[in-house]
Amino acid sequence: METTGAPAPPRSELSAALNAWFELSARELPWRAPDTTAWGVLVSEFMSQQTQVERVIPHWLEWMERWPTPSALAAAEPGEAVRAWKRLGYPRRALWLHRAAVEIAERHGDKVPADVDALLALTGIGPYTARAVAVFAFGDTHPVVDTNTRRVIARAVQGRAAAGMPAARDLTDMAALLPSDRAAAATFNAAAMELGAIVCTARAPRCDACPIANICEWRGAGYPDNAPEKRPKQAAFEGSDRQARGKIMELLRSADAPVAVADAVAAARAGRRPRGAPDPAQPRRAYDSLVADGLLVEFEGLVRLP
DNA sequence: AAACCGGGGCG
DNA sequence: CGCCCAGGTTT
Repeated sequence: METTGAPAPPRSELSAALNAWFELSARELPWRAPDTTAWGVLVSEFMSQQTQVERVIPHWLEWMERWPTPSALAAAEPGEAVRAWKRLGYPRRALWLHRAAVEIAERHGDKVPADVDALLALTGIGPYTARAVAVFAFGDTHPVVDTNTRRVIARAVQGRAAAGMPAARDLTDMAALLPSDRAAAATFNAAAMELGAIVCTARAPRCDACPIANICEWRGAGYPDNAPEKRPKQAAFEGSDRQARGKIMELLRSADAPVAVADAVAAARAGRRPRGAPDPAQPRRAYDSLVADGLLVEFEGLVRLP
């Protein structure tokens, strides 16, 4: 790590300031309540993958009332999980969460495993979610690094405008910042995420409200390299296969009986206004991909949720 | 490493 | 309208 100018403040100063701020300013998310189960934490992490937390809250409350344990969800049809997912997006997550519930019920005695490797073996759980559950549900002391934390580390520690270092580097930097105390480590992981979500935001950081502005390397250096991180430009949603898939899923979620395959394929065309010439193969392609994903089950010319 | 996977909110 | 979001899986 290159260090120029005055020596950086001790790590403990950063974590102490962030944790103190978190205790005062953290959002009161329902899964942060003291009585939340490990299952509740896991569900919140699944729902929060690429979806803003505020939009997750009502879905989480409904989900936990209906399926308070992994075995409760495992006993339901997968399609019911997809239906309850509503418009959260990425419906594969609903399917994967159901599969994870089955795996927990069958292999782990209906108890969410605390071990990172066991968590990684569950469907739909990757490096981030495994660490998040281990830390927030079981008080483990691993670094939890999501997109918010990466940005906070990039700015406060690395003096960069945006995350751009390899993810392993951010993990190492976060590990070096973690307090040794178990509870403080979990709080710090949550605090770094929280800061990135509501203060140290990507678009317009609110440095006037930041508890570590005085020790932020990026601010101290005069906000250099203030350019967005290079990321592959996501294709337009309007007219995309993703939108076509969404239309089909919307039809199937609202249907209380199987629908004709032809109607499902036709749904992909509804309400679409592509800029150029429409792709005549898109509706069928979207439908087939949903079947391949296991989100649709076809039988006798009809189709239904799994 | 890159592509793919929804949908909504915000500047 | 462009960018971003408590990522993960597949190729």
